Formats: sequence, structure tokens, C-alpha cells
Amino acid sequence: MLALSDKPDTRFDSVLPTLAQCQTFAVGEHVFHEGDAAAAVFEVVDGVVVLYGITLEGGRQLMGLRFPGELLGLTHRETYGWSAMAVRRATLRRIPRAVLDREIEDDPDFAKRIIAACTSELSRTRDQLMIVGCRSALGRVAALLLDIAERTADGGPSFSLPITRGEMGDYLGLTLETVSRAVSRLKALKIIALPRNDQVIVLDRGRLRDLADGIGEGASRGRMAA
Amino acid sequence: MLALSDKPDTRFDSVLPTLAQCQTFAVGEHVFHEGDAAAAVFEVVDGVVVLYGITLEGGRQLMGLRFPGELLGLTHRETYGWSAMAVRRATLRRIPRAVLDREIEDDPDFAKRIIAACTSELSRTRDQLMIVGCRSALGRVAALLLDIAERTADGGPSFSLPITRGEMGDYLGLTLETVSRAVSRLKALKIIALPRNDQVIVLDRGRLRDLADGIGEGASRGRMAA
DNA sequence: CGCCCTGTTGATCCGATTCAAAGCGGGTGG
DNA sequence: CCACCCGCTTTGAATCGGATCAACAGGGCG
Repeated sequence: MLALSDKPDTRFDSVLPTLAQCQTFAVGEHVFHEGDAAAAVFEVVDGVVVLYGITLEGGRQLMGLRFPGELLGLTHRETYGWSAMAVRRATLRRIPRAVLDREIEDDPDFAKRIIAACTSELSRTRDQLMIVGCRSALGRVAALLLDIAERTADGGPSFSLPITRGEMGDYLGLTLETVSRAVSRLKALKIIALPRNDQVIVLDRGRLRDLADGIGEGASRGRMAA
Repeated sequence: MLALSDKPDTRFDSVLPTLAQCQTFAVGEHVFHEGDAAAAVFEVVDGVVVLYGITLEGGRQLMGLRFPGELLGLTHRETYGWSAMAVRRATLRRIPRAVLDREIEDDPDFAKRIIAACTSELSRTRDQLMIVGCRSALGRVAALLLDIAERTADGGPSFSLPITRGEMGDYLGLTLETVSRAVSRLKALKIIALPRNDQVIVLDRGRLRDLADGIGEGASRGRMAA
């Protein structure tokens, strides 16, 4: 198996139920911008948030997606190093920095939990790096679909795509056209079905997994091992 | 400016001088392998270590380089999710997991320091993702050279490359030939000089920075902003 | 309805990969 | 001491995958 990470529970509500303070964001609304004072950490209660950075030419690199139960805004810096925007109407629990710091001071167990959240996020980012660095377009799209499926799946093989083709491209280091072609190919291969273009049904999870892991025709990029 | 991270001091020796227990590794020797029990965290005292993962086809993705003063092995998992190998004869300070955990329990300040190390590493990985996802070959190589220069520079414009062209390729998601061509091009552009092929002198840090940040001809990849 | 946004598909172009061959350079053993 | 070998690097030529440019289809909404 490829070393794609498992996902430990790092939700805040299990440790900070009383400190909850919720806030909702409309589609396209920002939770914070790159450079804003890093005044709080957030947990997604409902909806979907994307994290992204902007290159000097205006290119966008999505750093991650956040689904319910996941964290965003964790940093020790004075300001956020990236932006966070809701792509579905989202409700977030807000934990002010001061509260976070105090809690870390007072509760070693909480500190460990934060460290767990960080290293977990680190693993996820590394996996992402591995995918962007090593996989072909088809492999990358397969990996993203599988990731979303696993993080949002209510058990069934069907899920909804929270982001556009263009955003998928920004996430995977591809253009929207290439993403569209890859999705069409997966459909043609009968690995997925698309009742609507933001609705995916996984027909053959095994083959999707193989593509995401880099197995099979054209799933990998770059020189093969000797 | 692109949001490439600054590098806070996260060295252990400032907090754990007495717990030091050093160990040396020859070139090519592993500090740990992916899947090994994550029994300790290490700080590089001397030498250079690379972190990498292996894809199913045998492709290698370098996740990072570790120079003196930097940490490796930080995870909350039971096993390491990647491998670490010395590429220069290296001396490492070893902090057993139990000591780490106890220290986190006892010393909130230490816990914060670990969190800082994690979020710092996270920033670095995100930057790496941005580079691999958005930059052309030339921009990626420029970014790597600059990163190494800034992390090893003893002030001067000259530094030694701790890794081969092939490893640079594995780090950047490029082939060794492409890396070689990019390096040659930087030399032809008189942005760097190469007294030996593992010795680099930065002649024009400004232009190197621009390429690394994605400014100028062909530094970026993918669709430009409208 | 007409506009705009998203997605799809086709044709062409370009940069990186691939395949191939030839220079180092450093080390070893004759 | 030198010849040979091996790993790393460089460079060239052909190929290929993804980007680019472009045209068009569907869908939601003012």
C-alpha cells in the first residue's frame, strides 16, 4: 500500500465543547485572507472550505479542502500564510488564539491533540505533494476524487463535488481542461458515473484506488523505476 | 512577495541540552525507514539528511532536506510515514519519544516549541507544494538552490550541493536530465557559477529569487492570470 | 430571452520526458 | 603510476502529455 495517511480524529468538540462559538460563511466568503492576523483557529462544523495561496502571477494553488470535523488556521505565526474561503455555505466553530494558547498551557492532553492535528495535516500535505509530484493527470484526479469520497462518504459510493473543475485543477497543478478530460476518461472507463457534473458515483473503487496509487497504464508520471 | 516562510528557531538544544544523545550516520545510511516504529525525534547536529517516500512503482519523492539545527521524525503516529537517509555524513541528536512526551506534559513552553516546529514544517511543505504545483522546471530548480543557499549559507554566496541531480529531480518532480538542463541554463544566464558540479556560487541572487518566485520568462507553469 | 458561468471537446503547440551517447572524475587494483 | 571502471553529469534528438487557444453546449438567473 502507498503510504497515504489514515485520519485520526482531531476534532475540537471533543475537548473544547464549551468554548464553541459558531460563525457562518456564504459561498465565496473568506474565513481569513493570507496575511491576516492569525487570531483564531477554526473547526468546520458544516460545509466545505478551501485553503489556497496565490502566486505572483495570480495563479492559485489550493492547499487543501476542509470538511466537517476538520481544522483550519493552525499556525504559530503572527499572520495566516494562506487564505481560506467557503465553497459551500459553511458553519465554523471559532477558537481564539488566546484561548488556544491558554488551553495548551493548562492541558497537556490538549497540547498533544494540537500536535496530532498538526502532524496529521503534515501527512496530508506530504501525500498531496507526492501526488502532485509523481502522478499523471489521470492519477491525480483519481486521487482527489477518492480523497473527497473517503472524507465525505456517508458510506455510499455517491458523493457531491464541492469544487469546480478549475478549482480541482488549482488543487492538482493541472488546467481545468485537463481535469475535465480526465473526469471524462474515468467516466468512459466506467470507473465513475456522473449523474450531474457535480455528482459522482464511484462504480469501481478498486480501479480508482489503483489509479490514485499510481498503478496501471499512465497513472504515474516521470521515469519508472529500473 | 510570495509567501515563502521565514524560519523560526526551533532547535532542541535550546530546551533539551541535557537530554542530548548523539549518533552518527554514514552517507547512504538510514536514520529510519518508512514503517519503523516512531520511537524518537532527531535533531541534525551536523551533516545533511533527506526525507523521502517511495511510490508503488519505485519512484521516489523527496519530502525535504534537513540541515544542522533542524528536526526530523516528528509525528504522533506509531510508525514513521516516510524514510530518512543521510546524504552527507551526519550526526544527530536523538530524543526518545517517551522523553518528548514527558517533556510536553511537564513543560507547556516546550509543547509550544514542538507545535511551532510542526507548523513551521507545514509551511515549508506547503511552499514546496506550491513550487511543484505551479513552477516551471527552471523556477523549481531556482527555488531549490535558493532554499539550500539560505539554509546553509555561512553568509557567502557560495555553497555545496548535498544532493545529486537525480535527487534534486525527485525533490522537484522532474527528471535528472531536466534538472541538469535547468542548472546549465542558470549557468549560461550567469545567475550562478559552478566551479565544481556540486559547488554553487550565486552570482545574481535577485534574478534567482525572481525565478524562484515565478517572475519572468518561463518561470511559471500553467495558465497565467487573466 | 439573453447573459454569464461552468463544463466539454477539438486542434495545435510547447516543455518536459524519454532514449541515447558521450564527458568527466574519483577510486581501485594491476 | 596509470588504466580501467563506475557513478554522476551533460548534451542531443525524438516523443508525448498537458497547456493553450478556440468553439460550443447546458443551466441558472436577472
